[in-house]
Amino acid sequence: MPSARFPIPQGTLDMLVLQILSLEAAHGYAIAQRLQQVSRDAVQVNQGSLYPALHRLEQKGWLASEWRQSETGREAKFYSLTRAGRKQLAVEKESWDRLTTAVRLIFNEGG
Amino acid sequence: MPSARFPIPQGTLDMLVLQILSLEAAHGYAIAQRLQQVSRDAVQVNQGSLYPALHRLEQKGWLASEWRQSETGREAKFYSLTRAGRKQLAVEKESWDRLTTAVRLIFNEGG
DNA sequence: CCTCATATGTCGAAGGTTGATGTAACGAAG
DNA sequence: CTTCGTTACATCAACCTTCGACATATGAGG
Repeated sequence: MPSARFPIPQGTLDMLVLQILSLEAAHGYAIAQRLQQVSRDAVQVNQGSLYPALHRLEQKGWLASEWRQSETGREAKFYSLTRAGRKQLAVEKESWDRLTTAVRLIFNEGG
Repeated sequence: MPSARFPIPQGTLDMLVLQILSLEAAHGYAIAQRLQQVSRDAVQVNQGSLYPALHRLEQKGWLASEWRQSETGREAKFYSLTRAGRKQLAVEKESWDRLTTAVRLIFNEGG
């Protein structure tokens, strides 16, 4: 069983979406599926979080969108990383690395 | 050059506070110092985040508090982990591990 | 005397996540 | 042909946390 889903800490979703889209353009629904699949159900994205996040990221210029046909033949809004988005992904990944390193230090201190 | 301080994702502070207190009781000011020192300035806790967090954790029964003299001779409120707090720390650490594992998977997928 | 470090606390603003709800089209099953 | 599950987008109020500023008070040292 997918064990308990834990809430995604604020801000983390943006980074994950950018990462997913760094491989190839995708529409919202597919992004959610991939996050869930790749993370083995550890990450489960609410639609109420995902779509606002996509709009947010697009408004900041990190994503571009375009209506195209999805694999199933229906219209879907495909998002792709802009150059600025690629830069932002690097920034957020570095922050993430710093945070996880810091947390590791705190947990290792004092055995 | 403590590099840029990044915001602590929601919920992470609680876990870090519990971890710090799992080693020994401490007052708020000392907790903030330790987080900063051990993380090498990567984690910097605002007072406006820390004190509400301590109250929150105490109200949930994960911390107990007691006024004692600090190392400097002044009165300070010392917090210690309760048994429930120890359990909660384990829960939050497991969530954290699952999250970081998931993020790693997402970043490693597709090179 | 004044300033810095210690030590606790509150407050409004800002921001993101949650869970519910709504829309709509398609395919398959009954 | 009707119903159900899946695809696919979107919005909303409630909730919670973090942030940054501000307030208060004591003690040590210049």
